[in-house]
Amino acid sequence: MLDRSFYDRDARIVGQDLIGKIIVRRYDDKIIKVRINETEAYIAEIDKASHAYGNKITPRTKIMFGPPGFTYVYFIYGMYYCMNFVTEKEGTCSAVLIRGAEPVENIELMSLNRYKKSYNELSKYQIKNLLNGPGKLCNALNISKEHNGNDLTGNEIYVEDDGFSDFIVEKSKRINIDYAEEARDFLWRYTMLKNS
DNA sequence: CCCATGATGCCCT
DNA sequence: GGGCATCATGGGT
Repeated sequence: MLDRSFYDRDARIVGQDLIGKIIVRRYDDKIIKVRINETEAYIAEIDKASHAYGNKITPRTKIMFGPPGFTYVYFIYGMYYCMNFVTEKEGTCSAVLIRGAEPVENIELMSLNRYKKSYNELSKYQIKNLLNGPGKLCNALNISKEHNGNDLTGNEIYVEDDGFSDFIVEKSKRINIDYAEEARDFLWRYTMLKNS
């Protein structure tokens, strides 16, 4: 398991380092593993796309001002949850949004969580769209509001390094933040490019 | 494949 | 009351 010091760094470094790592999700004696392939960094002090732009503390953003290595889970568009990992020391407001992953273990349970259907009943389109978005990922991993503030050094949600490194990390502009003026152009989105 | 649209509720002003 | 770090769907190409 990655320890708290992993998260106690600039969100842009953590965002890149999380690519290729494994999220482990445990509940009800079940286990799910996925490999992260897309992240985005958010740094409140300088980032108009951050929920806490200008270091503004509200009930919702409070968790991001706390110590590193905890989740920030928020509700969006009345329907979906998105999960971030809080980075940097207490008092600094930054986080990494987990935007996408690929299945590693217990794809059957992920399929049931997402579609209420067994994996062998899924269409190609549904398989492709299992984990490729922040809302989809939370749905497949059974993560919602109650997991806001979860300790990533606990046993419900944590990250492992299995040594996989056969890829490079591509940097690009973040998605769906057109309102964020100059922050639109920050290259704070990180995606896995496999060596194939 | 692409694009446009509606769903739906919480947050913050 | 406006807007949102999204997604599924449906129709056109």
